[in-house]
Amino acid sequence: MTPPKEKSEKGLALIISEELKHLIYTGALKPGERLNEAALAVRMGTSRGPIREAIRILTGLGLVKAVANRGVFVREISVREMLEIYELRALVFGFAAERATDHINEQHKVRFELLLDQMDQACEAEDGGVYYDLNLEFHALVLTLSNNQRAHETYDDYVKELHLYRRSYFNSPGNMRRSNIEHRAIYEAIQKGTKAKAKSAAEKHVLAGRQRLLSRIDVSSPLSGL
Amino acid sequence: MTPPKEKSEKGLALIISEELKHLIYTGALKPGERLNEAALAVRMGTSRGPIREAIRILTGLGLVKAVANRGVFVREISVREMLEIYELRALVFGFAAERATDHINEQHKVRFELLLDQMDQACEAEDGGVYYDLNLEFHALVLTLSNNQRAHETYDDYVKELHLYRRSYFNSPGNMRRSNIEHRAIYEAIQKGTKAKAKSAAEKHVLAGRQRLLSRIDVSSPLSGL
DNA sequence: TATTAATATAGTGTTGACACTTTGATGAAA
DNA sequence: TTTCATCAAAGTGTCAACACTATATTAATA
Repeated sequence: MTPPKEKSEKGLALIISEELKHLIYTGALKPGERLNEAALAVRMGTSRGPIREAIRILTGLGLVKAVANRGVFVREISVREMLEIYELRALVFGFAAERATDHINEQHKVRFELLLDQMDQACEAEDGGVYYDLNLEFHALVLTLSNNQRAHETYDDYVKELHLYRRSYFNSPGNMRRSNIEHRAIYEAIQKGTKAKAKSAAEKHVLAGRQRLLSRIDVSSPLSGL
Repeated sequence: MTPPKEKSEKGLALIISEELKHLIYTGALKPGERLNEAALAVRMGTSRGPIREAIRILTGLGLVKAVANRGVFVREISVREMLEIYELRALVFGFAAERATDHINEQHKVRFELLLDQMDQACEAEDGGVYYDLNLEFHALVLTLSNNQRAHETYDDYVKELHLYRRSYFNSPGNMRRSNIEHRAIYEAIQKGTKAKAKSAAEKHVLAGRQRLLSRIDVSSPLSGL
């Protein structure tokens, strides 16, 4: 009856919800698509009960929208929401970069410099996949150095949520180069301990990323949902 | 089969989850306490199925922590988490105050000034309950003027989450007065359009609130969970 | 008495059945 | 042909029964 001390075994619903998350983030379940309980049940090898519970977890996470008697649908993000989230993401990243100046050490600097060099190489090779992963690591390192775990989680949530916007992770070689120049500016500021510069460079980096995404939308899409 | 256009009826699980939220935020269910499915089922007049689903929603929201085969427990927040959330709350409030300078109009100014006067009166009357509500409205107005809906939601979530920390909403008359002086500084900056000042005043206000809470803890509690 | 094993109990986990709602298909009337 | 009612199909909503696990209680043993 007492609250649990340490261990926390995962229940079936939790496990299934992670599966579903994966299906959504990888695009196997697309925004707007309905989740069929019975179909998922046979796929996961259980009955509908645990499936429904897993889906409710996703509802709480905001990944999915439930409509009574009609089912649950993978969340669709409007342009407005996308823009709002980018603003908050910029805010948190700026916060993290500023705080990172207080916690960076020599070991971290080595790691940063290695990452930046590897990203340059990925630019040369025009390998968007590798760049994407290294980029994630770079950002994660900054967030870790913020020493605010919650900020880190929030940032990751924003990134994931933005994936719901469209299936468009394409990075042109030009964008990758521009992006990594910004990374270097952020790192230099953190490394030197110039807080204000670190903060503004980090904010600008995210906002520039937003702009790169927006420029691709303006010409193609009819601005759905704004 | 198509995604829903407009209306979105609430399912039973959703309704129950709101009930449970209320029970938690009002303290009827205290942090660390276990949620008994059967008991809740009779209380809500349904079977355990919907109750379990409602609880899963709370799991997704992070309000509750599930342990396999043992049950779910109302989340307990550590001092560290509390401090981290306060930092983010300060960040978002600063952001909102800065943005508010772009969207405030005469009507809003009237509303602000009325709120500030009413809070002064509540200070005089030493009425913490009234001050608490007015204070909420003041903050909500700033967040609305940020014109970033997501930021508003995030801020509200932070406030609710901090309620999970301890049952201690007590505001001494001195604290209330200090707090409202800060409110005036924030409003003046927003009204004048001095963005940097609005931002820093708003951040400081939240951080000062954190300090007021901390000073009450240091002397009494054994810093549990840090 | 202290310790450990056996057992009872209270609770969570899972399932299949059935009720209800929505939606799409079929067919009759204008 | 179009419109509207009727009906079938598919899917979600709810429930009660049963299986399983953890905890508390009791009994047995040293």
